[in-house]
Amino acid sequence: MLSIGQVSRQSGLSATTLRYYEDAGVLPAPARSGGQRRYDQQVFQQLALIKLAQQAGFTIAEIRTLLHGFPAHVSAAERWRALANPKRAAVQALIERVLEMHNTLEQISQCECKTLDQCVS
Amino acid sequence: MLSIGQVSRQSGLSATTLRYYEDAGVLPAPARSGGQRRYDQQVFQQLALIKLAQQAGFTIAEIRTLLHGFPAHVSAAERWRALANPKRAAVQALIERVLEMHNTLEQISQCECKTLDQCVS
DNA sequence: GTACACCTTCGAGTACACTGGAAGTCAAGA
DNA sequence: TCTTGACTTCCAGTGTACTCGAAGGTGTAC
Repeated sequence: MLSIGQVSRQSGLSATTLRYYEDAGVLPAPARSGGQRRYDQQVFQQLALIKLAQQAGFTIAEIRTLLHGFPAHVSAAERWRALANPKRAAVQALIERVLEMHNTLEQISQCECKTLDQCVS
Repeated sequence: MLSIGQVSRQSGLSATTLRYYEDAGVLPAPARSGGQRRYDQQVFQQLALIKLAQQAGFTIAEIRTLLHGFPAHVSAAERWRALANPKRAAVQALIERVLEMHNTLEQISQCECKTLDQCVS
């Protein structure tokens, strides 16, 4: 059984973050010994799942839905797809937004104006 | 001379936002008549500049620097480039991050796992 | 027994760009 | 005179994922 400090060192996440995940309902509350948290090895799998979902752009609230927002019989595959479909559109919009930033930035870098007012007129 | 409400309607920005821009130092404080703001047509140019900079990914604080953070003799072109160069790296990182989201999302959508634990092991 | 590392909870703070509400001012029209 | 609408300032709140500090409890080695 691991203390929060040991999990923190092995996972690279701060102890505060682990407590936050628990509060936020994305990391199950572990056993306690004398008031202190005791984790088993499974915690690393749970953290890996959180990380994967975050990499895909899901918020903590969405990860909570993924874990607890479906009837028990719904499979992981179905859960993922239910959340991934709307998220795909959001990410697509984000991609366009970021590419626009990139283009605007290039355009701006080629500015030869003396004063800022001239740039927009 | 235009009231804040008129500028709001013509620009599509809320009056609150215009006051916020003024507080934040990116929109010059206009003349006053009986305590109320009176803008001239130039305000639309100034707002267009703010919008352009925001499109490029600059924060309000960076726009303030763009406007007031350089000695007066520094040209617009030099100002843009001074800010654009570091921002380009940030936007590049953002692009990579968003593309990673896209890829992870695709990967996740093809998951066939029954339980979430299986997805990461 | 005492020193020390490690743990606990709770509440507040961070960055960002607004947004909303309360309470008051002001001028024009019925 | 009264109402209406637009304006003013100031302060607090929004969402997101943490992060920090204070004050106190726990556990083990010496």
